[in-house]
Amino acid sequence: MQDTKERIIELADRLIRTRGFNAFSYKDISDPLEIKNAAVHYYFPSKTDLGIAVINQEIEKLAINKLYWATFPENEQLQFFFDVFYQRSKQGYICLMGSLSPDYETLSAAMQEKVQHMSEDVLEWVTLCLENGRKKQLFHFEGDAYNRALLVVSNMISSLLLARVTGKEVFEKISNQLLKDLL
Amino acid sequence: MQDTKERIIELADRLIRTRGFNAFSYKDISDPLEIKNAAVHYYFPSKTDLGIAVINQEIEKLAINKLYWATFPENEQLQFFFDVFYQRSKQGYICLMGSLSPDYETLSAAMQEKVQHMSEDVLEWVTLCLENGRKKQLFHFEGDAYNRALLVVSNMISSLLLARVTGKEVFEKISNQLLKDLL
DNA sequence: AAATTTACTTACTTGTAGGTAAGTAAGCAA
DNA sequence: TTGCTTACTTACCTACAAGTAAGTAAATTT
Repeated sequence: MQDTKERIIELADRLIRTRGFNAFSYKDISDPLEIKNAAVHYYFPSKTDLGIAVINQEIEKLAINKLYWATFPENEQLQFFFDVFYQRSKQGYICLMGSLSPDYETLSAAMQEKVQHMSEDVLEWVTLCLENGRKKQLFHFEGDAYNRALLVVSNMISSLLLARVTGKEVFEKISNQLLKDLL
Repeated sequence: MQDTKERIIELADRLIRTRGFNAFSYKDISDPLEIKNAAVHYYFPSKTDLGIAVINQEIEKLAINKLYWATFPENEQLQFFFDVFYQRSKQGYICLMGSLSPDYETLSAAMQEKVQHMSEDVLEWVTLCLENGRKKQLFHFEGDAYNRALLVVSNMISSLLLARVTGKEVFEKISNQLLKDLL
C-alpha cells in the first residue's frame, strides 16, 4: 500500500496550504486517514521529511508542466501558469511559497534549502518565459526580464494571500491588471 | 509599569514578523523580558488578545503616518509608504499581512476581523493616494485605482516574503520596477 | 490607617506536540 | 518452512503549549 504514503503527502500539502506548516500536527494527518500517528512517522520520521516530500512533489509538478507548456507560445504559457494559481484561489488554498516563506526562519536548514530551490525554479521559468515572449513581441515591457518576473511571481503569491482575507475576486483583479500591463 | 505591557506588544510584534503567530509561545515573550508567563497572561489573557493588540498598534501607526504624509504630494506619499516596507526588509522582517494571512484560517474570529480591518485600511489609503496622484498627473496608469492599489500592496507584501528566501536585493528590484511603471 | 488596586509570582492543570521502542500480522523470497 | 521485509499498531516519553487559581508586595485611593 504505497497508497498511504501518497495520501499522507497529499493531505500534508493541503494542510500546509490551508493552515501553515507550524499549525498542523501528525494527528491532523493520522486521524482523517484513520491510521496512527506512528504510521506517519514510519513514512516520514520527522516533520521536516514530510515537508520536504511536499515541496519535492511541487517541484516535480512544475517540471512536468514546464515540459507540457513548452509547445505553446509564451503568452499562453503564462496564462497556464496563472491558471494554476487561479485554481488554487478558487479552493481557498494559498501557494507553497506563500505558506512557507513566512515560516522560513522556523524551518530546518534542509527545508529552507528546498524552499529556496523551489523559488529559484519558478523565478527562472517565468524569467525565461517573459524574455522569450518579448523577443517574439508577445509581451511588451520595459526593463530586465528577471525584475519583471519578480513582479509576476510576487503578485501570484500575495494575490492568493489577499484573496483569502479580502475576497476571492481579488485574485482575478490582480492577474488581469498584471496581464494588461504585459500584453 | 505600563512599560511591561508595551514591551510585550513590541516583542510579540517582532515574533509575529519573524516566526509567525503560531510559531511563538508565551515563553518566547516572558523569558527575554525576564518575567513569568503568567505575567503575560495578566496583560493579555489569551493569545488572541495579544494578537489583536499587535494589529491595533499597527493600524494606529498607519493612521499617524497617514496624517503626517497628507501634507506631501502623492508620489512622495507613496515613497514614504514604500520606505516603511524597505526598513522592514532590511531588518529581515515581513509585514503583518504577510505573516497573518497565511495563518488566517487558524486565527480566532476576532483576530480574523482585525486582519481584515487592517488590510481594508491599507488598501483604501493606497487607492486614494493613487487616484489623487493620477488627477494631479503625478502618476500615470491605466484602469481602476483600486485594482492598481491591489497590485502595489500585493507586491509590498510578497517582496518582503521573497526577500527573506532569495535575498534582500529583491525588495528594491520589485519596488523600483513598480515605481517605474507608475511614474 | 484601612481598603483596594496594580503588577506581578508560584504553582499548578490539561492538552497536545513530535518522536520512539517494541511488537505483530501479512506477504514474499530462498 | 524459515527468515526477512513491509506496513503498520500499541504504548509510551519528554517537552512544552495555553491557560488558571491563589497568593503577595508595593503603590494608590479613600
